[in-house]
Amino acid sequence: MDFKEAKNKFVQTWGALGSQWGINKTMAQIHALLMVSNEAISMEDIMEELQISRGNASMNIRALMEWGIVYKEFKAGERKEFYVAEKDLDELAVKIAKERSKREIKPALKVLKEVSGIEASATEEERHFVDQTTKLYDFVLKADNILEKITVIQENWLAKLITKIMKQ
Amino acid sequence: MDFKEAKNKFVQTWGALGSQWGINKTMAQIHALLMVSNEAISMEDIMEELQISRGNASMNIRALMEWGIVYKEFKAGERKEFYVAEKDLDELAVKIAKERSKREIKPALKVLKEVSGIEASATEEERHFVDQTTKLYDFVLKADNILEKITVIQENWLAKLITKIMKQ
DNA sequence: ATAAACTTTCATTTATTATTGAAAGTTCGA
DNA sequence: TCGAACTTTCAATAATAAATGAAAGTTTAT
Repeated sequence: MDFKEAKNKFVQTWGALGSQWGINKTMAQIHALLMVSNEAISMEDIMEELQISRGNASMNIRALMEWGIVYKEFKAGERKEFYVAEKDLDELAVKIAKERSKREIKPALKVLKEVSGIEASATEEERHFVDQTTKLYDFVLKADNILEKITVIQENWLAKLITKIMKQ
Repeated sequence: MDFKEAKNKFVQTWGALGSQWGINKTMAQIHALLMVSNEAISMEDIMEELQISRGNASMNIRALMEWGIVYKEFKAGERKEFYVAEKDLDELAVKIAKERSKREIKPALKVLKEVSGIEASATEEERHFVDQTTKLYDFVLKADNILEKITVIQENWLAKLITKIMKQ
């Protein structure tokens, strides 16, 4: 496998993985492309490399910037904009975790709090509902907290210690 | 909000959340329904409650069973099959984490290993590619290990200690 | 062995989501 | 302040994914 093949395989795989996780394919592919590029790339080049339209490129680059994992860059003497990806993987993980927490988990927690808080304990069925959604609320809250600390967990010395202990 | 409304809201929300995470809506809804039900439910009832077709119900229940988070149950004197969800949330998290690891992360790791292992260091571009995909491989591997231990992290005493320390 | 009760399959249809591309918008240099 | 160079928007279209439902398959009781 030569460089070109490898790069293409990586971009395709990252795109497929993205869709399985609810991120659109093109967005994941653009991100992949920028991740492995050693220099900023123009929209024109992204379109060319991924064979996508201008509109598609524009919208997905914007989405990546909203996630805070792709930045604009300007080159002296060039009018057009260039883009680079956040390359620090810890930083990337933090940003993705934060964004997903904000967009999906927080709203879900809100609903869980609402529905678990209803006044309903007449029947066994109702009691079970309240009990189970309450447990779910606690669980998701805990999971969300861990998500927020994901990088800390990965990086810090204490985590390494735990990993060691857990491997025993 | 009464019980019926609350239940409906929960099922809808869980379904929407599912699609954002790459799980089909109906599958997530069936799971939600079973999660908050205090007794096993027949396919007929699932179809009725969610207003879905027999085929849809059948396929999604099967998928949930393949994930190991829904089980068949038989009732004495009844011919039809009833279904219950895994209600222990820790167990649920472990099963989901394992399944996603197996289906998505492991294949991704395989590709990352492949593409980062190419013989390509002629140009700066190539060196950067190999470097970045190698880092990504290490990172995803670490994340996958953590995913495997997600419940341990949530439950055990050491994690509680860390949480405490990290909150400072 | 048969038929009723139930589940699964899968070709077709429907719904959802992503993509295109042309027009409108913006920015900047002369 | 014009127009070239570039980006964004969004209605229309295409691609993808999910749902339907009828027929085929399976199981069980008699």
